[in-house]
Amino acid sequence: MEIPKTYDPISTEDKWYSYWLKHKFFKSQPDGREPYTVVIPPPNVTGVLHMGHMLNNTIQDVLVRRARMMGKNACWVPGTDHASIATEAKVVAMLKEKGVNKSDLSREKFLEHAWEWKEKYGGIILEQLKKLGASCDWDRTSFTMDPGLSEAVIDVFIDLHKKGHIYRGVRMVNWDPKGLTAVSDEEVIHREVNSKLFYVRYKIEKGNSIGVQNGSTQEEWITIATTRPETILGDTAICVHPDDERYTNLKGRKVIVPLVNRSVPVIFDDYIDIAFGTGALKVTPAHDINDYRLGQKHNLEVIDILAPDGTMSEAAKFFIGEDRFIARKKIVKELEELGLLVKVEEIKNKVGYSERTDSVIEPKLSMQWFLKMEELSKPALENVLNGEIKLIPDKFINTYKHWMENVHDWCISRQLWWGQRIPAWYDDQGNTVIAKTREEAIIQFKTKHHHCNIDSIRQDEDVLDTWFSSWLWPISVFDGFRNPENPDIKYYYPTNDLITAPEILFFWVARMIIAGYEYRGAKPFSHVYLTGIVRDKLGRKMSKSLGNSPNPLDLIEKYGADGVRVGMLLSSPAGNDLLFDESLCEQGRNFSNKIWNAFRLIKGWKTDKNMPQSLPNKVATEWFNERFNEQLELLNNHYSKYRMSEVLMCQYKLVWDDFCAWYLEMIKPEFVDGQSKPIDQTTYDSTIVFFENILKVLHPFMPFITEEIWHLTKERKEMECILITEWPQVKRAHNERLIEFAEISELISTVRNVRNERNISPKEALSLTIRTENQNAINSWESLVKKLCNLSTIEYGEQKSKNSISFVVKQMECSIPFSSVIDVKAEKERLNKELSYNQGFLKSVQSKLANERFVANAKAEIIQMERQKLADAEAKIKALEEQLLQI
RNA sequence: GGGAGCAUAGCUCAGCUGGUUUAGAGCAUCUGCCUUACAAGCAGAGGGUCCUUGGUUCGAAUCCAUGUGCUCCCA
Repeated sequence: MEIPKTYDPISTEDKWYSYWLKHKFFKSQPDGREPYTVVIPPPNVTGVLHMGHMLNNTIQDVLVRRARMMGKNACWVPGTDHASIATEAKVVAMLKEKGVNKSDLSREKFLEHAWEWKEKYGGIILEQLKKLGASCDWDRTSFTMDPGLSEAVIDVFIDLHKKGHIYRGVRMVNWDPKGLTAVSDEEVIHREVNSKLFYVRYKIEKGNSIGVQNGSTQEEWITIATTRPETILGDTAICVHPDDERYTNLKGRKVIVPLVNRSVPVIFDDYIDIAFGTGALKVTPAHDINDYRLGQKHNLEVIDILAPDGTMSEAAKFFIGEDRFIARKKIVKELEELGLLVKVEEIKNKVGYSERTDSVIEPKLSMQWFLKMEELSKPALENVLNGEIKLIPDKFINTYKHWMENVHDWCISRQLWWGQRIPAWYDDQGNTVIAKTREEAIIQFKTKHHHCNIDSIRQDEDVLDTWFSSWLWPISVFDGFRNPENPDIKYYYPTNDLITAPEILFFWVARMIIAGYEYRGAKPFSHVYLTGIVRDKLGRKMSKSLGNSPNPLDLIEKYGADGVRVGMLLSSPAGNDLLFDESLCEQGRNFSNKIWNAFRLIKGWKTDKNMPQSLPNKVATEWFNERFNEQLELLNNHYSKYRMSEVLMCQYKLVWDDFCAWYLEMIKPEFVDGQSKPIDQTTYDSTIVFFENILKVLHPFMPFITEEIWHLTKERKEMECILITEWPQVKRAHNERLIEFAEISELISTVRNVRNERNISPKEALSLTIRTENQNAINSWESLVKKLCNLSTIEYGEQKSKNSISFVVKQMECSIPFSSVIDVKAEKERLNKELSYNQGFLKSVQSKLANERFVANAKAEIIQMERQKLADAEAKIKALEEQLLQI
């Protein structure tokens, strides 16, 4: 059988993924085993796979696959959320292309189109996850608007309302003029932008105060500064600081708002920052949260000059129907013409943008539904602080604490159709009831409000925030609301690990914890692993508009899913951003190829059952066995701390350096007369076991190639797949091989270096003389040293030839004789350099030991170690000096 | 404006309870090799003021303080 020289992922990946699916290996049902549960952070149903998903889902798959191999009943629940704003925007755009306006459609008709769209395009992302190798239980795929999950949302709303946590009221909300809906505080992204600060003067009304100064003929003005001059049309006061001496004469005075010529009062409040602008603030209670508070405090009129779509409303009186940014330009021009524009400054300020539509958010007063957070969030805070739920890395605890302690009420209504419709019902008398169905609402109206007119009953037009679905996810995917005692929820909840991005710590994670304690009395998960943000190598966040994000599917095609998975995790410490570079995937692909070639080598060997195992092969297998177990222990430990890149790096070095570069080279049969000699059966069998163990350990990171090779090494039964094999047990033999190897490998490297520095061909055999007091330790490795350094002989004792290169490795004084004349001067230089390094080192140790306070205070084993260092250094110096004399 | 975090090799990062030789890894770089598994490879090498300045300590990359520079979160 001819095995290709390079590994070809394309031909294996689809094959194995469908094989796994066919045999239902990802499927999970409650049973007697310990569960290991992960719910996917549901991607947006309109979304396509991006690099953030790749990182996030690779980590999930690694954890899930390992748990499965550890004998746990692993269940990874996939799904999507309905993303009301994004999806509705997509559907509206699609309809527009067909020449249909949303406003021309009934709610029912629109939803029909939306569902149709969802069935057709929604969930592409889940198909893409399969390419990555995600081992989700696809039979459990959920969608936040599935009937069961939707019912849970409505029930929760009704329940929270009943408990008094939900209220309706007019508040200043974040209005998205493009999405035509309110959004929550968390959906507003504040960005620093270059803005203009306009200084505008308002005329002060004459003579309505006792303290009029400067006579009555002179005009008086007050100058304010604003970044949003169009809101001048909604001004209902000017506010200054009571201590500001510039304005004390304005007590009781009124000013004229430009253009609209409205007379408004000057109010005094210490909220004002005297140093900012002119120290005088125009107050627009309808369009700024702080102005709104001032308005309430000082009883100001509220004039809403903006229509929902961000154009100027009737109330503005000017520029009606024009977009707010056009209106801004026009009003500036007009103010300038009227001589009211004093100056314009360039400034940087923060502007809020909509998370979903990227339009500039307008603070706007409107009637919305809110969830009170203060009471509900208490257990959620407590159980993160006391470690019941662990955040990884734990630096996020601070951020979490800060948010939870300053939590605002959550605006949960959205002025959209795509989502769960709020179960609130109104009659024409202004009465409200909360009910699941119209029938129930009618009953409630009849009992509570006898006089109501049943025909007038209308359901609230708005839907609930998508996060009001997602926060129930770990419970609702197991139907834990409608059937709180069902076997699934009892078995899988609380889930184990949640892997997500820090950006949604508040949006989602905190709220899931809240819901978990409110509805199950228990945490939704034990660990929250927060990934970093994937950036390009210049540190810029990957985004569509920058075009700096590679297409994950192209990467998979180019480097294989395994290669990309390795690339993603090579440098990805929890919570730290990942500077992604395609070369990481290349490294991943090269790693696949390395494994592949190790397989090719082993596969090509012929065994001889009658051949006894040689000593070097015995030593090599003993060493590698010990090495593997040492590293297995180490990487298990990394796993327990969720140090994914360290797990990977540990495996990478285990395979590449220990297994391929050292072990296989040690046992590789000689090649004579165009063919390889056979290998003894014992060594071969051990090697297969080692290789299988390596494949197992690699499987969570590289599921495809490991499955492929697993089936090529041996004839396997149909269900005998690597993904359900047992994770190797640590079995340390506690022999001396690792310690011996540390010395031997250094010896080998040094000999190779001697060869390399002098340009001696690897084909030319050398001989080596070693003087050591511990010859026994080397004895068993002797043949291996000869093999790996290409030595003809190793002799013990004094060096015989003057014409030789000398060096010291640990306690071994070595020399290699040469037939040609060596460069004495260069050799002396080299030895002197090493000598002076060791002398310097010796000095530092000596001064430490000479320090009485060190000897008095340091722990015994530390002092012992220093003494050892001293002895080692002294011996080495002595040997080097002798060698120098001999040259 | 309030809060948090980070700073170690050219790059990305380890360095956990202060002591494991005068600091490690991977990548990149350099040198020599197409050596019958792998050039997507092999062998080897070079590369550091552990951000600054103080302090604690017998001993500091590690603990504390100050400054500087970046990043993030909240308003």
